[in-house]
Amino acid sequence: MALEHAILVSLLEKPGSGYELARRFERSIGRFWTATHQQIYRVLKRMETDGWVTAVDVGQDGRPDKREFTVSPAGQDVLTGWLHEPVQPEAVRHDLAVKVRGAAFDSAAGRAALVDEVSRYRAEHEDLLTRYLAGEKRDFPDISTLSTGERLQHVVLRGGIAYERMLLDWLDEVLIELRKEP
Amino acid sequence: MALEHAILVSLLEKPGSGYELARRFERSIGRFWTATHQQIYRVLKRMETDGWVTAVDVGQDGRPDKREFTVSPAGQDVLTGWLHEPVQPEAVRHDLAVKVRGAAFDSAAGRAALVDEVSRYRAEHEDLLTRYLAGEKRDFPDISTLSTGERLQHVVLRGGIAYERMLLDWLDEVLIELRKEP
DNA sequence: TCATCCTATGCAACGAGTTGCATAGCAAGC
DNA sequence: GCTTGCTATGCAACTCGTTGCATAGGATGA
Repeated sequence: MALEHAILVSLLEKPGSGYELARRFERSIGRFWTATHQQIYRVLKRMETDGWVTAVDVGQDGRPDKREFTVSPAGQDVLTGWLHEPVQPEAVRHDLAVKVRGAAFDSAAGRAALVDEVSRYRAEHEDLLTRYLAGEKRDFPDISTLSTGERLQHVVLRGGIAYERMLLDWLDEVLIELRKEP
Repeated sequence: MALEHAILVSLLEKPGSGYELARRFERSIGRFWTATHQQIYRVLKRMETDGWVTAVDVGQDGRPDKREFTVSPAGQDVLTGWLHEPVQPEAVRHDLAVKVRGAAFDSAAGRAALVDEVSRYRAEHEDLLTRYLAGEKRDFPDISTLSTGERLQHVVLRGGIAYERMLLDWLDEVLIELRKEP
């Protein structure tokens, strides 16, 4: 388990509230680690009692107050300890691949419906790729002037881009197969 | 949730026991849906009481008896119903990407250790790719003579192969970044 | 013969993830 | 004035996933 660690990394990059973290998980971090706001609030509470993070109340005008979290030295130690542990094999839950194999046991009409659904899914990921590329242009306009942290964030984004490109190519293959008459 | 559906697909492709299913999840299906034997036995039990699958005891010589499961018509209906639902966005839990961004907050020695760990991880996935390619050669030697089901299984395997190739290329980029002096 | 490994099934406990709901302040538009 | 929507935090209940353990027959080899 490592939602804690993903939160520590995110807070080290920039301190923030539970709500802000949830936003970051929706956007950039969610590429490689998903979490809902409930999970995040629950884990943050535990991390605070364990002394991994500290919170300060921040008043905002035009908005409700928030509790901004910062990583403590103890939290830093926890993170570096985890960094030195072996990398866990990634957990995969890929709905679509199951459905593609399942399509063999569906009617011709059902397979046609799946073609539509895969096309929709493909369009979604084409959008996502466009957004990643726009984000890359916006956040990393000049690669030669990046700090270490920025270079590492950039290479992770490049991973997301490579994944989406691979996925789109594969979905094209899938569509070809699904459209073939049995 | 859809472990049920992955099991239905696997049993439709070939009836089998809980143990055999666990083996398949370790090997081919685990590429896109992971499950342990405990999960599988628990879900199989529920599926049996719900009438989605039926079991027969099969005596084997030289081995303990097993309970072989087959998909019932009701189970077929459940599967096709699910096939026509929208594809869920895939859940990602990618440890390594978190660590790469976390490396910005580690010492130079810690980053060096991460380089070793990423190299080990890369070697594992190189092995995996080799096994996928061997499996492709073994199971799909002649693409022109495949049935619908086999063609769909093949395109899913091609997805696994494409993923591993993408991953290896990305890991090379990651190693280059991690090796740069800060 | 004894230890070890593989097939085969399963329970129990705990931790993680999901879903639905609740509250509350403020902003914007009808 | 009212609804809608966004920021911000949180509880409760439930399901799913993980880990450790237990049992039991047969195969293999030291």
